[in-house]
Amino acid sequence: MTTETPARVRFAPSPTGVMHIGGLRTALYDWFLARKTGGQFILRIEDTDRNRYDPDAEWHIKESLKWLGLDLDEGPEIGGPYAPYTQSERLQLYQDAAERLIASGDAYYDDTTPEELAALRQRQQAAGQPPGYDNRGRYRTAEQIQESRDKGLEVVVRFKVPDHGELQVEDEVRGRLKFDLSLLQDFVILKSDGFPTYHLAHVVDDYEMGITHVIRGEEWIPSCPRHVLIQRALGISTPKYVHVPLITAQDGAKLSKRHGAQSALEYRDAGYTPDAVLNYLALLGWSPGDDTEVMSRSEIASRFEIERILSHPAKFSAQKLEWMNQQHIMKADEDELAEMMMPYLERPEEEGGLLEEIDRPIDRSIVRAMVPVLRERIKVLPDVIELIDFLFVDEVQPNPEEMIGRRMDEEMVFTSLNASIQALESLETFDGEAIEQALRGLTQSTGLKAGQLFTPIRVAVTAKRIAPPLFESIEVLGRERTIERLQRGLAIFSNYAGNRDD
RNA sequence: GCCCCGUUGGUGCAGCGGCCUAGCACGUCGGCCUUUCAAGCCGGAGAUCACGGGUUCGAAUCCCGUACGGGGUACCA
Repeated sequence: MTTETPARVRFAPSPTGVMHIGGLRTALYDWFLARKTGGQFILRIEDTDRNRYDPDAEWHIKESLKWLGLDLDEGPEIGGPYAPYTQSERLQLYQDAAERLIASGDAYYDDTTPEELAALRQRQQAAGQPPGYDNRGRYRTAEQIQESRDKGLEVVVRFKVPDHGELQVEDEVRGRLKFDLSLLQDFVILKSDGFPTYHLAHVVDDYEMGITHVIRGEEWIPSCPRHVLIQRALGISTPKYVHVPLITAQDGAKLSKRHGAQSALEYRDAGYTPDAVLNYLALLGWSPGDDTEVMSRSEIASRFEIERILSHPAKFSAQKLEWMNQQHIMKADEDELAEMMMPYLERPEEEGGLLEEIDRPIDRSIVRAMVPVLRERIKVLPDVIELIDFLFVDEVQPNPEEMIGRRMDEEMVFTSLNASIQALESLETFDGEAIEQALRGLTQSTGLKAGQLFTPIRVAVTAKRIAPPLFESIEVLGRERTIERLQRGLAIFSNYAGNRDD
C-alpha cells in the first residue's frame, strides 16, 4: 500500500431538512478517505441561511452518521482544535475576510436592492438576454453607500470577478476544468444580515480548519471558480477538489420522495443494516476496480481511492439495495444479527412490530435460536416478524383447508397428525436432530411422502403455509406446545372434515 | 438562452490502444435441489460500447463535432 499523507476532510451539510442519501454518500467518501489515510473526519454545520434553517436537521444529520457508524474526529459538541464547528458561531471570521477583500479591492459594498435586481432580471428576460447581475455596484462611492445605510437600505458585500480571462481548476475526478471568467458576474459573499454566503464561508473555514480535500456533489462544479477566486484574493491555498457524481432515481431525475425512501433514517426504520447501506452507497459512484461487490466497511475503507470515483451519475436501485442487505444479513454474526432484529420485533404493532397481545420485552432467546434458519429468508430485518410470530403467541388459528396439501386427501392429514403426535411424545431428547429423525422415520411407517407428512404438521404448528423449517421451529416451540397445537389442529381438522362430509 | 459535467445490456460496475467473438453483479427466464419459503447450484435471453467524423497497422478505450441526459445560472446551500 502506498503511504499517503493523512487527509483532513469535512462533511459540511446545511441543516435544512432530513439527511438525504446523496449527502450520506458524500459523508461516506469523506469518512473512507479519512480512515484510509489516518486523517480526520470532521463535521461542520453550515447554517448560514436563516430562512431555511430547520432546528431538527442537526440532530437528524448526527443520528444518520451515527447509525451508519461514521465516527467523527471533530465537530459540534465533541469539539476539536478548530472549534466552533458551526458557522453561525464563526461570523466574525467571515466578516473579517470580507473586510480584507474590500481593503484589497477584491470586493465592494453594494446597496442594490432586491427590487432593483428583480427589475433588472425582468428587463434582461424581456430583451432576450441572459439574466445576471450587471456589476453596477462596482461604481458606488463610499458616500453613496453611507447614504443608503442612513436611509436604512440593506447593503451586501460582493466579490469583484475579473472581467475576462480563463480560470482552471484541477478536479481529482474529472481532471482540469476550465471556466471563462467573462461569463461570471460579481457575486454576494456577505449578505445584508451579516451572514456569509456559502462561497465565502466554506472557503474561509476549509482554510482555517486545514481541510485537504473538498469532497462534494458535482452540482458545485459551476461555482468552483468563485471559490478559487476568493482563495487567490485572500492569498490562501486551494484544497484538492473532489466532485462526486449525483445519485439519481430510476428515471434519471433527482432522487425525491416520489422515488421511495430518501432519508438515511428511513432505511434504518425499514430494516436495512448499516453495513449494507454503507456498502451499497459506496458502490454508487465508486468501484474497487474489480468485480468485488459485497464488502465489509473496513475492506471498503482500505480499498477506497479517489482515483476510482466515477464521473457519471448513478441510478439508485432499491432492488439491488435489498439484495445487498440480504448479503450482509447472511454474513453477519448470529448473535449480532439477533440483536439487530430485536427492535423491529419489539416496536408497537401499529409500527409493524409483533402483535400487541404479545408481552414486551420479547424473549430474545427465541429469536437467537431461530437466527440460523431466518437469515437466508429475509431481505430486510422486519421480515422476521411474520416468519416467527407463531412462536410468541399462546395459540394459533390454523386453516384446516391448508392442511390438505398437493396430492393429498383427508385421510393423509389424520395420519400425519396422529403419527407425529405419537412420535414426538415418545421422544427422549427433544432437539432438532432427534425431531427430524423421528418425523422423517414416519414416512416409512405411514407410507406418506415427506410433503404429505409435513404439510399438515406445519399448518397445525404455525398456522402458515410459508414458515421457517419445521424441525427447528418445533424444537424452539417445545414439546408441550407443539403437541398441544398438533392436537388442536387435529380437532379443528376433524370438525372441518366432518362438516364437509355432511 | 448561456456555462459545466456526463453517455458500456432494464440497472450498477469492469474495461484505461491489441488478451473484447465486450467480463462481473442485480433483475429477468428455464432447470436442479427441496417439508413450505428461501438460500444454493446449473443454464438461457439481453449491448451494432449514444451517433458521426477523425488519429492509428489497430479504438469501447485518444481527438473533434452532433444528439441525448443531468447540473448550474440567487442576499439557497
